[in-house]
Amino acid sequence: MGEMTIAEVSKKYNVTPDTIRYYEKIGLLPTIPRTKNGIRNFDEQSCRWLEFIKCMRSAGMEIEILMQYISLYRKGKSTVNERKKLLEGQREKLLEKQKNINQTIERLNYKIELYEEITSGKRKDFTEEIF
Amino acid sequence: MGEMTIAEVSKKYNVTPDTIRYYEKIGLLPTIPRTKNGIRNFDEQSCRWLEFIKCMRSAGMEIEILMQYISLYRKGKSTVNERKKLLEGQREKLLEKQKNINQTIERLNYKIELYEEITSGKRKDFTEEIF
DNA sequence: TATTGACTTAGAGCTAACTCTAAGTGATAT
DNA sequence: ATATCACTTAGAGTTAGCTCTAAGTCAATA
Repeated sequence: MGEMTIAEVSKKYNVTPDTIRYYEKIGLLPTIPRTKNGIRNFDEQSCRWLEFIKCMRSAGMEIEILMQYISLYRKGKSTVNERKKLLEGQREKLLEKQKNINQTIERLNYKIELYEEITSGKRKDFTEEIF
Repeated sequence: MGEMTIAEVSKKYNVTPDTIRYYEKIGLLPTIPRTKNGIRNFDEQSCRWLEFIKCMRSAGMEIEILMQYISLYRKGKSTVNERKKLLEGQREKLLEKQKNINQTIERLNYKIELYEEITSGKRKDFTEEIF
């Protein structure tokens, strides 16, 4: 194991080959090993990075930020503290996002409940004030 | 009350005038009342819509979907059930998003904790496997 | 040997959601 | 009266993050 083509990695992590190549091109992935014919030959490390990026992206973290993080990682151990600060900043952002989503879900719950009462006939005072 | 200029509404809901005009242009807001000079004169209802849209957008709900919802609303009471279904579908999407964000926050917590242990000297086995 | 099919590249094109520009109007302050 | 200032419009421009196209290489199969 630890030798995969772009198609296999694409399938495994559900990220299109185009997106993977795009990530590599902009420096979001460390240099991926190649076969003698120049074909990408993903190792363990490359896969782990991709999986990490996928997870962060799924929460909406910006590519720009991930690039900064990888840039720090490339500079080695001296950047550990900066990396930690970067992640803390991003965690703050996600907590904010989490709050917004939770609020919006609550609001949807309320509205759906209202509509439920209307359609079930439980609530008769329906006016178009309710939207 | 119930008579506000675009500048006041913009300030109150923290949405730029440009964005508000854009929303109106694409039909995302009901027709906003105007003064005799053609200047927008926001009433209660317009404000409530804007606030609703802002809340939904803050959770990432697509404008296209919000337009569908408003289109149903405009058709009147007969669309109540469709509106409910639309909102239920969107709630599903938000629950998925919520899951992703929660997972990512957990992962960040773990990584930040790890970095904390490294910088505090508690953890000596630091290798660049940890990224 | 010819074709198939997965891979390669550079670079153009796309979508969502704004954001800005330029030119104009009309009420108010000096 | 003149200048200022918030408002108006249509439409162009921007940004992030892909996504697609065209042209080409190479190994394996019919």
